[in-house]
Amino acid sequence: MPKQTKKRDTGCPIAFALDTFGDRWSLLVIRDMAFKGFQSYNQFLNSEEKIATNVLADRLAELEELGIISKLTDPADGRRHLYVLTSKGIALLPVLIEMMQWSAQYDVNTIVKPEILSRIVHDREAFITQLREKIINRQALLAPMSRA
Amino acid sequence: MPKQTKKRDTGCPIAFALDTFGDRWSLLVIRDMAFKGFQSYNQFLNSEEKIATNVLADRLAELEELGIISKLTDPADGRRHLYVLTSKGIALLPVLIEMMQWSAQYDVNTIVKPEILSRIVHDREAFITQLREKIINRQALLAPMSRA
DNA sequence: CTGTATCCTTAGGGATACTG
DNA sequence: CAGTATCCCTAAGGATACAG
Repeated sequence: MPKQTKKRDTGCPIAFALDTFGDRWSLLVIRDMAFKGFQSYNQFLNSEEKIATNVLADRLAELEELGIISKLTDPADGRRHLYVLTSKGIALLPVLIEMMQWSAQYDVNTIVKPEILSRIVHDREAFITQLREKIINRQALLAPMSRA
Repeated sequence: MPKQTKKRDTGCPIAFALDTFGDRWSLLVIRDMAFKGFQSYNQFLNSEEKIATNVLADRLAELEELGIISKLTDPADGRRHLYVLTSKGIALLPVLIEMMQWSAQYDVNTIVKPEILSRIVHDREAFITQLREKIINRQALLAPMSRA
């Protein structure tokens, strides 16, 4: 059961965003879905940063409750689950993109493919639109048939 | 002395961003500087979300060490300090803006002035540029004379 | 006003074992 | 494979007192 972290509940949008996904792991899970196309528990678990299994389970439940992701049953195998981004989750793409750009600019250890960075800088809107459609298409194949 | 939080140090820009300012308070301090024009310890301390004094001191030191803010002595009163955003800090504006837009879209309790939201949506680049210049001008008055 | 210093609590999260 | 369940521990953060 996901905990209710202490919410600040001033009307501030920054504070709300932080209270919603401003923890150490949520955005990484969302990144895995958005950029790597990950959909299964095991994929997240084996992601580069090595999230702990209990933390992952908690974050997935939390994000689902927040309406940022959906949990589906795999149409190819009814025993498996798949996690996909909702439109509310996909709407976080711009936030991720801006973080990427900032880190690419100021951290020497950050690795972003030059052609990606270039598109972010010079063709931001189109890049996001294209990414969004890619995600939607990937999910469209399974979403309609098997909502959990 | 600011603690070194556990850094993940994969080359991922999202992970780096989270490790750098992905805590409960850093972005709120930056928000206070960027949008409210706050520059003094007391202003931050009395901000709406009521940050604890030790946490504030820690975050200010941390952000300074990261090169995101600068600590100056107040030219009007040598005993006082002022905190201002560096270019690296100002470069976080787009991240803040995207968070604002997302929250405005998905949280009913979030309050963003309609004219602000409209500018973000329809005139994003110009809005950010203008905001950036406003911040720089505000700081230009004191920055050159009194680096601590 | 601008911080330090302490004390204390809790929740976030790592490790690991276990289950359907 | 896809999670639960525990145990434990540390660091983040509240409260408050105090100092330059």
